[in-house]
Amino acid sequence: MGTKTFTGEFRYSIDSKGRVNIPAKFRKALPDTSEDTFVVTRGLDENIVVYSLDVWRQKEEELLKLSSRLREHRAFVRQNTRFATPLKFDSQGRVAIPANLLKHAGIEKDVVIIGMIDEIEIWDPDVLERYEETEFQLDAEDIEAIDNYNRSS
Amino acid sequence: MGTKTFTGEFRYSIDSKGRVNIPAKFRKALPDTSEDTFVVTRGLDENIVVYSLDVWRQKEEELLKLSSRLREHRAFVRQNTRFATPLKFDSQGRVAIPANLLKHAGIEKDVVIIGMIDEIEIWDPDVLERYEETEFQLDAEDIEAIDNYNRSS
DNA sequence: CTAACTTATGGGTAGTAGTGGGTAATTATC
DNA sequence: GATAATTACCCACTACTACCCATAAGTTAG
Repeated sequence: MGTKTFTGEFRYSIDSKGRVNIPAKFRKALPDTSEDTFVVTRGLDENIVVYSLDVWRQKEEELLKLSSRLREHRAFVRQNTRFATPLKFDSQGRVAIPANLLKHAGIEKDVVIIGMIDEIEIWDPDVLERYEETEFQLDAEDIEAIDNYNRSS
Repeated sequence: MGTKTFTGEFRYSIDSKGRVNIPAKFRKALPDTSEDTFVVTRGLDENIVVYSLDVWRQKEEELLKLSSRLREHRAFVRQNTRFATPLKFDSQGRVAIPANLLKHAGIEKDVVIIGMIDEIEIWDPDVLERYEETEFQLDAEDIEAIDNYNRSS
């Protein structure tokens, strides 16, 4: 069957009860082991990042390997787990995103949902547009660096 | 027997339901592992680019190697997946191309489909003609540069 | 030359996706 | 412990998409 990865862009809006639809395509790409559950958290950009429960479990394992005795490690773990919330979608495929995450992403009503292969991003349309004009611009040098990074792994 | 590459040019039009025919020749060139599926996305020019599912999967693997902690890497992944949509052709060999891609390529009704060896381009006839008159012109210097590029790999 | 097949195109219809809202259950507040 | 607020679960409507069947034109084979 189709791909098990997240691709493409979708536009929805949050309803009066604070629910957002997850694209049917993304729901179908969820493995059974994720039990209809996504984990949402703060993105490093001004957005919300969503993982399948499976991918999140992997991330947890990585974090467990760190030392709780090192201050930097504790800070890193804290940063990554603090805002992480597992959300099961309802029978219509919607989730209720915590208010603090919406605020962090500057989301009021409309959202743009972007598939990023193994994770998903949720943006406010205006914020996204602003980023497009600035942060997203990659010059030839950036592309080359990415190329090299890939080759060396 | 036939090659497994995409070559040649075809002209079709989009029907009232937004469907475009994929040339039978291209469908036959799809390996079984692609499961009757093409992946369409934005081209760097004002056009639509189409990959076989197999080629797209390779691209996804490259993208997965990148680090989600680096801003440039995220931007690169976003750029590449945002508009990518897998499309399975129906029993008549047609696909429904997302509206945002049609808009990006300036396509309203008629299309020109061009085989590019391992990928396919879809153009609006008028846009293509405009490009031919300007962007596509190669002088002797360009050809020489291409020659050298090839020799060095 | 005709028949069988393939290709391109048109359209009907059932099921699904997205959206809205009602109500019961759970949690929080006083 | 009673009441308010929030969340979870359910049902309903509309538009659209996926899937199916049909036809005409073009191609190949006998």
